[in-house]
Amino acid sequence: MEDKIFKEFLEKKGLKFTKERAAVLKEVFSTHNHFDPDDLLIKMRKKGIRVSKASIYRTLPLLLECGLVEQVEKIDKHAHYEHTFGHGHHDHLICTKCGRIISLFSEKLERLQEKLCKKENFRSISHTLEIRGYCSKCNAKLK
Amino acid sequence: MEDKIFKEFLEKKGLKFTKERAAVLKEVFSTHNHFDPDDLLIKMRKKGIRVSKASIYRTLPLLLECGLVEQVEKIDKHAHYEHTFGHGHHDHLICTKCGRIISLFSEKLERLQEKLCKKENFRSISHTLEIRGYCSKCNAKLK
DNA sequence: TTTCTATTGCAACTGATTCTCAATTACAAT
DNA sequence: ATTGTAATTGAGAATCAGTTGCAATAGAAA
Ligand SMILES: [Mn+2]
Ligand SMILES: [Mn+2]
Ligand SMILES: [Zn+2]
Ligand SMILES: [Zn+2]
Repeated sequence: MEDKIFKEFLEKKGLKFTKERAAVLKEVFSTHNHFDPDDLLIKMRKKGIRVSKASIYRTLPLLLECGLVEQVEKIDKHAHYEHTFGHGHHDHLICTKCGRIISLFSEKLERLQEKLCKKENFRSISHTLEIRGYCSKCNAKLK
Repeated sequence: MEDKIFKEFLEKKGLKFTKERAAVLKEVFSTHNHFDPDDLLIKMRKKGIRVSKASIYRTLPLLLECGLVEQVEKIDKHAHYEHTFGHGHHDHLICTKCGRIISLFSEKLERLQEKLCKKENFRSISHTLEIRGYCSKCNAKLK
């Protein structure tokens, strides 16, 4: 469970599993969609959960660090995230027309990337692949 | 020549090839390294070229639009660019230790990505692949 | 020349993120 | 239960990249 993972991560760093951090975590895992810090704040406020903007901005890097959350879509001017626990790594197809985001995972692609890194003596830790273009619906409309 | 490309692009849009735009273009093509808008400004100031921050920020999107420049390294909080004319498309290996950036191009990788898009009925226009990790030198030091 | 539109620099502005700081809390040790 | 210590919090100020409004300027076309 993500609570346990986060809790243990915090303990290991001498940090506390406070109710604010718990609340942010819960909210982050309440949807499978991508989100940004402001989304989070607004949704929490709506639910009557009292948490400050600062706490959200302070909690997200912790969630990143312990691997429960990843940063995605560096297209916009602000950061977007998605929780990753319970999902494997995946890449994204981003429709620049309607904003739809399609997840993509290919073992073959991952292996090929790894092979190319080896050739350069590069030890890869993580990667981001974002393919921009038109989704099937938008593409159909354009014709 | 990039001047010609930019000039024709501007004309087509009813815009002018002013000396400021020409100066930004020249500076962008004066190095093969990645840069950010502030780099550009500082370098131009040093050379005594008078141009405003606003003009740089106004010119870069035009260079993007006509394909002479691409945005890279979506890691940092501010945008980074590289000129692409005279180079083909390529991806990046980024050493998170020393900051070294290694260009990578693989026909096979590109084809595979394309194939995966087809499977989703996605018409890809562009993509960014950034692999983060340790370069050979930094990796050696870690042992 | 007159008119028109695009362009410029500057400074003010914006919006996202980070920081500062005083007040609060958790919790381990008395 | 009380205290000491360090972590945490919210509020707002500060920062920083990027954008915008505007008055002055420059050119091209008429
Ligand atoms: Mn991948
Ligand atoms: Mn995703
Ligand atoms: Zn679409
Ligand atoms: Zn390195």
